[in-house]
Amino acid sequence: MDKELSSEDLEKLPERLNAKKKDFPEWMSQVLALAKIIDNRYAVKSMFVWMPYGYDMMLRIKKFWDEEFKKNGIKETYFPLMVPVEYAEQNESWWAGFKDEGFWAGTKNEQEFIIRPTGEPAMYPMFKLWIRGKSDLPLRIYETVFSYRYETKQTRPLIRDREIGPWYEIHTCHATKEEAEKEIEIAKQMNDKVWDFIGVKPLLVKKPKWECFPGAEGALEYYTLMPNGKVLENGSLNNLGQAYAKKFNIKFLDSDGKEKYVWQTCTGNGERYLSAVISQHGDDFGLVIPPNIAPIEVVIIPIFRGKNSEKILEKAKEYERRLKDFRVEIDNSEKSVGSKFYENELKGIPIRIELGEKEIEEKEVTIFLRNIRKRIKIKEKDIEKEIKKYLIKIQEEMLEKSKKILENSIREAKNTEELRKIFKERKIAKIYWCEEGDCYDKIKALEEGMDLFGSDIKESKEGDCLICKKKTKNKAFVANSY
RNA sequence: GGGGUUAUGGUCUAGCUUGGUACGAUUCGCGCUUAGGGAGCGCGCGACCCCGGUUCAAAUCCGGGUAACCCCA
Repeated sequence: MDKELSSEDLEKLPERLNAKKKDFPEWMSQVLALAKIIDNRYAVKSMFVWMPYGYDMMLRIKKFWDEEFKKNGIKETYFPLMVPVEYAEQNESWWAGFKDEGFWAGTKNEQEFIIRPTGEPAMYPMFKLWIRGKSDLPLRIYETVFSYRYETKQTRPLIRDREIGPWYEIHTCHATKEEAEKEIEIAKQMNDKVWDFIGVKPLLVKKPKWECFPGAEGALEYYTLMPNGKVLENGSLNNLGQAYAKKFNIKFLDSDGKEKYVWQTCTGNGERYLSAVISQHGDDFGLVIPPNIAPIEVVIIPIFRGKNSEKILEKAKEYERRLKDFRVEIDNSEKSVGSKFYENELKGIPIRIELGEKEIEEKEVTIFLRNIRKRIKIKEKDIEKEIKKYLIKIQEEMLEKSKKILENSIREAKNTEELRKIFKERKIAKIYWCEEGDCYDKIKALEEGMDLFGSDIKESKEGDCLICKKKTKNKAFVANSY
């Protein structure tokens, strides 16, 4: 993490990054530092500095979800960072889980607030004030914030942090259960769009009941596959039912004259989107950034020779003007050409234009496509059209690649032997599971680290539970999880 | 929760056994030369985690602290 680009690093870079499959945490740590996504040297454990290059990508993802939520009528808000203990205590099971994992704040002599570990205890007491009658519903808002948890497990940048974010939380309140269910469907559609936008295909599963908030109706959770075969929770869609409404006393007067508790949903995700992009698409040469979120889509490298530098630089500027619809940068620094090549590959810039004497003479443009690491030549006169075409193509190819990664990772297991084998191959096993806790525990006990992390959201043909042989239409996914 | 390892310029390191203020590389800055896959030379900036002890003298030995990393539950 705390390394900069030295020549020794450069020599070993392909080797180090080659560790992507062998030692994914090390690869991730190297690439985050070398490509200047974050700087982890900040002296508070598991809190780091977002560097401009990394934060730019993160904000492009945020901008996309902002627009998506706005289109769907969900309004952006902001709630305070400090949460009074009296708010937090209103939901005792939530409080039991978070009071030890909270950071506390207050005056020098007295700690009186908890720093937001999640949004609920800040938001829901206000919901109680805002909601009186049916006309106040539905309430549909979100905030994009950082949250704070004193994680005791091993922390990893962008995967498990003590300062978590930026992430959004959408919280909604509805008059009926059906409306809340529809809201989950909307949330799912919005999330799927974000995933497409960033070029990653996640796996959406239904969580076992006992892993949802106590009293909730249910939860869906996205998971993404990491190169070491572990799955990472990556965005949850919680149908809270009336569980929280009862704790926070959020009621409305219905048209039948009766007071009723509201039906709530909450969904959220954030920086883990970026960790999925980086880990799935990166390779031995560094990052591969999908054009949609790339801070620079096209880099132009002028290759000078002798006295012709002015002519070439002028041509580079001409290309920059012609490509003004894209995020273009000329790298005119005094580094050697090869060094620039390696650097912009490390940074994952989707397209590089190599511009030298040859290209000018031949009226051709040499472009290098980062995702497949191939050079091709295009006609200079078609440069705008061609660059646009290839950026779209790269974006599509990356999503396609991610879909294949997921497809190739899921294997059916009919018995515990097959399940063990798939687990050891670091793939995701798909099994019949009766949805009972006993069988769940037995499956998790089969191998160290084995986790049944959720069920297929679609029903399957009837089959036998892997453990108890009871008939079921439910299929579950099993893998090592973060 | 239990155990282990480490702490030296921005980064990576040598020195510690045997006490004498720190080797080297790289980054960064300046200059010149270079330029189609990690360029070269010269000059320059820059460090012993913190507190205490032993000693004429501590990066080095001793005690305590702090932090990070790794392994196991």
